[in-house]
Amino acid sequence: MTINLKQLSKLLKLSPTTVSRALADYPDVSAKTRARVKQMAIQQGYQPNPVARRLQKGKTETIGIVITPEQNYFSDTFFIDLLSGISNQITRAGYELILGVASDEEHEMQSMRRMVEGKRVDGMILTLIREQDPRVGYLLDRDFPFVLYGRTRETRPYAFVDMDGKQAFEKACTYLAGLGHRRIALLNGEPGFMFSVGCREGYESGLFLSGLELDPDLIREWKHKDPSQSSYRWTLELFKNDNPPTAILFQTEAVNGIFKGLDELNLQPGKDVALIGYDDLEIARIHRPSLSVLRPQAREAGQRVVNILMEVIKGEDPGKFQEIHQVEMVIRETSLPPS
Amino acid sequence: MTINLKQLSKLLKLSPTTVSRALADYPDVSAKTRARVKQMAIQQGYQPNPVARRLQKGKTETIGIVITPEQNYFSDTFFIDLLSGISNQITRAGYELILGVASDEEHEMQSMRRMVEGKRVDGMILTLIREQDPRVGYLLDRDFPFVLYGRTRETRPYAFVDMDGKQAFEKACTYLAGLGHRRIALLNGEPGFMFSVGCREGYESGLFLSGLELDPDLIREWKHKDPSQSSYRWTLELFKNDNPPTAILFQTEAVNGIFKGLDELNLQPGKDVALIGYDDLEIARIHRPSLSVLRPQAREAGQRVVNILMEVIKGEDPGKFQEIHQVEMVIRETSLPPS
DNA sequence: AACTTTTCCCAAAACGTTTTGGAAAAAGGA
DNA sequence: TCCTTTTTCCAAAACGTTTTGGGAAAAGTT
Repeated sequence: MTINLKQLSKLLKLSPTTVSRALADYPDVSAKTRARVKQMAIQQGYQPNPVARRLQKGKTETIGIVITPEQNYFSDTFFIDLLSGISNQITRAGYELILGVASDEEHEMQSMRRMVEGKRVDGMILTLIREQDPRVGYLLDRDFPFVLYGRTRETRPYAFVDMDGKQAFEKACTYLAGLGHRRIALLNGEPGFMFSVGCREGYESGLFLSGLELDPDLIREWKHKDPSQSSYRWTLELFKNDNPPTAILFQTEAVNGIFKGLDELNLQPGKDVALIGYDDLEIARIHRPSLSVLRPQAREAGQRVVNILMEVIKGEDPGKFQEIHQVEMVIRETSLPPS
Repeated sequence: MTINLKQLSKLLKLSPTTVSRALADYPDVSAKTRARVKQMAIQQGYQPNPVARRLQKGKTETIGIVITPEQNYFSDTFFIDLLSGISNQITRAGYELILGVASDEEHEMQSMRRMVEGKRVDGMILTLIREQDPRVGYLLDRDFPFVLYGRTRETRPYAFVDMDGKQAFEKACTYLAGLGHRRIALLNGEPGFMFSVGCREGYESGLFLSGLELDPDLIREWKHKDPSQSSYRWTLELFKNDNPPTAILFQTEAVNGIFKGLDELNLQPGKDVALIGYDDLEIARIHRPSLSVLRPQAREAGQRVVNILMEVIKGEDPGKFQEIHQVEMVIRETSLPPS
């Protein structure tokens, strides 16, 4: 069925060497035979056996990624968009993406070690980075190529692509303050994850720039998956306050709980309480009133991660590749001045 | 850093052949040297280069899967659970899982062809099967090993693992009828996907077994991603009916829209309208009132898919492997008799 | 014409395994 | 003791590429 190099070269009455070099556009094969070879290769549907080429090249042409169900990875389009950008760019480079699914932090490490120590990949992509992330130290220690989507606390240089969550929340916060809001609440993710840290920093900085006091009563942060927590309950709690918020910043995935809570309190989203979410999920557009959001460009980020990883694999200094992408603010119907 | 077979054999003063065979537990190497070899291998951290072994064995030891973002069916934990079962079982077999992310049906096929024709995988796993699914015919035509999670219209034998969606919906429907419900609605997915077809069949069969008439006014099916459709609107529509439903069957992902619709109509879920969803998503447990659901065992299904695929790759007849898994019904707070 | 350079091609080696087909050494049988 | 069988090991081939290191023929140069 599938033809290999030797058979193809026999068909062309050429050596395998010449055929290989013709297909790889080496200058030491004449234009005429190169054309002849290429035509025959197409006609015969020849594709070099990737396993053989990998052995010879000493590369796996493979990138690894490990995901965990911890975070509702597929619930929103964000992660799948990121993955889509990664996958497409990897394919374009002729590489493969191998996937590990780990049930917890320990298996996450185990899955990565299998890829790295088993010589199964040329590089790793890490997502959902924690403030203290043992994966980063592990890879740095053995000088193995990798790129983070996100950042971590680590003094040695490493490559990353990250969203400027801090700047985004700062922008959203000052925007709301500019509209006249004085009581702005934050419903944040788990502070162990770096993206939550950025959100919090941006929020605090936004308050400061707007001359507002930080009130701990207006902040809720997810703690080690305590199931009793929910954006719904947090919303109810916030408005038990003597001096309740007139605006809330949050991760868009929390939107349903917030809407439900507001509904129960007979508060109209957008009108009585301004809302801005982080991530432009489908629900944000569909909802009435539609949700104002901060919109990170996931696909583009995924593509950048791959391009950078290819450079690092080539031997470029990872420290050169540290990208922080701006996050767009999309004003829809839930970001009005206080009534 | 990493040692290879030749170096290891030199260390042991043995031939590479013997070392290789010792590690593979061939009987023609003495127990003593086998033990010596294994100990040294562990001490030196030797792991056979997977690329080299693949070339020699003529197998990629790799399984492919292609996912598409369009499917909101992949919401929440269900798909990640399936993928988790698949990934773990593949790892246990010493194989890799390579992932393609395609933006639409055409790229889905393209990504699969690259894997198959590029000799990049030994077998494919297909999910989200359509009623007419060109992928199945393609793979059957070239006799390439694959297993479906789901089923399709195809006369030739093929291997699959599927949930008995029909039986599940029949069970839910007769259960509701047994409680006294006479007007049971169905909010269904896109009928082009086989799982929706099963749900519909089960629904109709359940009505029939309970002696109830089928009323087309009580049925809504998603049509080619018309964005104006939503479970929220459908819910409002259903209750404009002169003779509105007292119970609704649906895919759990639609639950938010339904709750919102009911809320707007001042109907209490569970009390005024019974609800049973398909898939035990987190939201179903967390919600108050908690949602009664049909619970497919995604992880187990994923593991079976892989085990079967391994058999098919070995040359077993795919027709022998056709599994339909029962779906458990979990009664929570939203399946009371009509008031 | 004689030498040099350029063009075009190829044989052999290498990548790191596993498998094939013995062969030497040890053990068993008479 | 001599022959047969079993045990234990190994050299060489194979998997399908790409790269290395030429080498012969053609084209320039003087």
